[in-house]
Amino acid sequence: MPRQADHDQRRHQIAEAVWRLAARRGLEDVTLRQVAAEAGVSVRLIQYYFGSRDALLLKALEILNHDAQLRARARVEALDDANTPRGVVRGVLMEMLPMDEERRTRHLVHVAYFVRFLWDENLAPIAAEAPPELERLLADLITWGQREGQVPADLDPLPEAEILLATADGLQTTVLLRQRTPEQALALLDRQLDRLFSAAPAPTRTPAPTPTPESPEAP
Amino acid sequence: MPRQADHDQRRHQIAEAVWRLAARRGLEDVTLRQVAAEAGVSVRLIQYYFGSRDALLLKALEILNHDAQLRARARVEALDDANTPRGVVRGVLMEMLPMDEERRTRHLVHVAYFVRFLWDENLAPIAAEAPPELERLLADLITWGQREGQVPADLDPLPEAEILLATADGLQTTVLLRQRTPEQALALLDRQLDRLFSAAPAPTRTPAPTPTPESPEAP
DNA sequence: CTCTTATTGATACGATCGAACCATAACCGA
DNA sequence: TCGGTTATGGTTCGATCGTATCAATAAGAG
Repeated sequence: MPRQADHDQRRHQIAEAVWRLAARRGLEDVTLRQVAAEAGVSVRLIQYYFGSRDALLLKALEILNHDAQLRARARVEALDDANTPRGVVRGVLMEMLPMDEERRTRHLVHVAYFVRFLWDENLAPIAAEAPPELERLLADLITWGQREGQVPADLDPLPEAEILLATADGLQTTVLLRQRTPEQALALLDRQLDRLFSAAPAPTRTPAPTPTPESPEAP
Repeated sequence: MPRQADHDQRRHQIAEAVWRLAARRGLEDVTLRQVAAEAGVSVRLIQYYFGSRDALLLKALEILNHDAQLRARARVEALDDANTPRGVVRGVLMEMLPMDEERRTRHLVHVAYFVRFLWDENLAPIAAEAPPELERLLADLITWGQREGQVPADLDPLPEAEILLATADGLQTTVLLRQRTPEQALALLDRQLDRLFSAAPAPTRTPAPTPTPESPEAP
């Protein structure tokens, strides 16, 4: 077999160019020529690796999500308080916020694809899979918090998880529009978490929920 | 002066075509020819009324927002419980949810424009004005609720308003993606409102905040 | 009736799009 | 060394884009 290039690396390089263009100007500017220029390759190479433009958009999104999942998992596991329910919940929600350029680009790409999710049947399943997974994950973490006595036992974990996720998603929008800093959004999320993890942080099982008033926090 | 047409009506007709196309397929499909076909007019007419495509996109969005504000105000004022703080807050938040085709289209248009808000300096101010206004409005309503003794007095109205708005916005996303019905989203919002309006609904001033545990609710 | 002008329609032009085709350089097993 | 597969670049083609130009229509004032 003749000279072999690292296909995955090549594909990744081109996919990154797609992300940058989509985040900067929207899908309208993700043309084969622009992607080629941004990635520093020829148009022909993009066709060689991805085929059509539709396939490129699809693959670039798949690579983005795959990448994001790996990085997110690593970040959550590297948290200082990865052994407390609240710490992990906070870490997961922080992945919804554009805390750095990587996450900002990722979310902008998702916004750029958004309308397409609704009519492109190849893209639809990709958009559909993530949220239910995250809801279940958060619900499990809240249940863990209840077992640890940090979350009031009478709360329903799944709806609470759904609300947390929606709140983080809504905060994300404002951060992307630069109407809030990531830190301000995180402070609001912490306030919401204060309400959820309102029971006494007992080291042993304390099934008696003792509601405490939340502490005010500067936005 | 020769025959006169209703300019505003004409502009509105064309703007509606822009909205439908943007909501259906994204800004990529908002071409002059497509808009002309969708509105049932000629390309020349669009140029006559709006000039360039950029001006069309800008004007169509302005008309959308102007329309939306009128309709939203009318809907909120027509509410059954427009005389209670909670009722008005709920009404305002419902405007964030795609409760009908009109609001669904409106929010989809906003999503389609989203990335453009970040680099088109003509569009940026339009996106920037609405959220702070809504936050102040909701904060005032919460303060009203505190005066009525329905909202715990120790809560900070502005951050609470910000969280409510973010939650509604996040729920909106899932409804647009048809991962939730508007009714399910509204049920989650009501759960959040239960937590905020947790004091006794006293007809007279009851400044003593008595925290009560929230009642579970089916999603 | 007619003339003027607001309003609408059809067409043309240069640019750019996605896609396809052809050519060639790089590489490795034989 | 050589043959053939793999990887890359350059160019062309028809379609469609936004925009500009050229006409035609319709209606009210005189």
